[in-house]
Amino acid sequence: MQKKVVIGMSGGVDSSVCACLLKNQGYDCIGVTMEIWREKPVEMISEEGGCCGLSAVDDARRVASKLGIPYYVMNFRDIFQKQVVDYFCSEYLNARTPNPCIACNRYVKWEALLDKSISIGADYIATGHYARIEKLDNNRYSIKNSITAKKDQTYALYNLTQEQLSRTLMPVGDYTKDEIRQIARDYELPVAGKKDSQDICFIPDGDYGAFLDSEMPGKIPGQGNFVDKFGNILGRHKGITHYTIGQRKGLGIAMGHPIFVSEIRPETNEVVLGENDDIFSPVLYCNKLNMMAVEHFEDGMEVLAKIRYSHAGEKAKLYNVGNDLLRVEFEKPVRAVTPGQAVVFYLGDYVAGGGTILGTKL
RNA sequence: UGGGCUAUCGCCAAGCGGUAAGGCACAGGACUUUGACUCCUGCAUUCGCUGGUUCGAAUCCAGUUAGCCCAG
Repeated sequence: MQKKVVIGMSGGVDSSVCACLLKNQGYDCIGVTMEIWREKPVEMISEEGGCCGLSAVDDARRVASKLGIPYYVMNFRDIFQKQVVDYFCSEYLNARTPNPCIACNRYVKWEALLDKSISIGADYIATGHYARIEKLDNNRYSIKNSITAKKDQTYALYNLTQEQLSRTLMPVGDYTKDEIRQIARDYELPVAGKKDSQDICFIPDGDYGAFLDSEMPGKIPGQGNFVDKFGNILGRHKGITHYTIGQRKGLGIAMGHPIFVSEIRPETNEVVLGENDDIFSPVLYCNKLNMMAVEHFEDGMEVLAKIRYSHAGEKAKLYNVGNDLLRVEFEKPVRAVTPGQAVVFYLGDYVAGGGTILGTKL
């Protein structure tokens, strides 16, 4: 009996080749494009080893047709609104900086899509990520970056559950980008290399300040003071939702040398500015933990920790300081620990797990 | 009202007779599956104003305006 797999198709090269590979491997394939945003995109957005792609339905449909597999467009707008957009907005109101891609991956691309796929009889879902899922000796699933991938795509996937991983296929992770492109050409898939997707997919113009305002009219905190660490007033800010830890641009304050956001205080509506040296920390606390390669984080466990998607990572030790609460001690101080962002732990090539950053203090 | 000092890009600031440094801010671009960071490029035909001296002045002189300081 053929295993049935639902492929999340964005219309880009990677997910298209993903479908192609699985078809050739003998799976019973179904192509699905997830509609997540309320408006129809004006132009088709494709992916290059990237994320969403608002829909690009036409491209995906053509690929599915070419491959001769069934294709559906499914509506995930409600779950996306709740799990991604609403979360995104409320985090900003709490002076935190969310990572919507991580939430989208876990709750929309995986949880919702997997549920729906199982309900139509599928055994797996598949995506075009350049990453590999492996079952380890301890019977746990973990994920590691494709050796040849220039970019790390594992950071945004750290929050997937064991159940989700056990039912996910990422065939693209066994190839290089060039090989994937070649396969696309060999099979004459009607997708060409397009520009990478970027920015928050549901805020195409990148103006998230205006977006928050339109999502939550009247709820966005107004202007307040920029202060230094001694409390001296340095100027006025546009509202705390416009800032994040470590930010330099857009402050509009000329101190003669670069200054950065070092702290955001929602209770007093203040944004604290400081020197570059002020935003390094040797420690952070995180919660909402997700375990991947390991069942528990042992005290003193040594890992490589990434505190943002583009972070090279820093050696760190983990300590449990409460239920679902971890202290991460870095070998060298890290720059701009930002509440709301994810910290992801690596053991060798594998994702050990991760959590959501609370801050540098409890 | 006397005396002194200072006036150069949004902010700070070089310049001291030879044809406007630099930093910050800002704008645009690159990078980027989030926000940031980082990198690249751009940014005063003009030096408070008006005259004068000079081949030539932001730089010297005179007057004028504004701000600051000290006397009253």
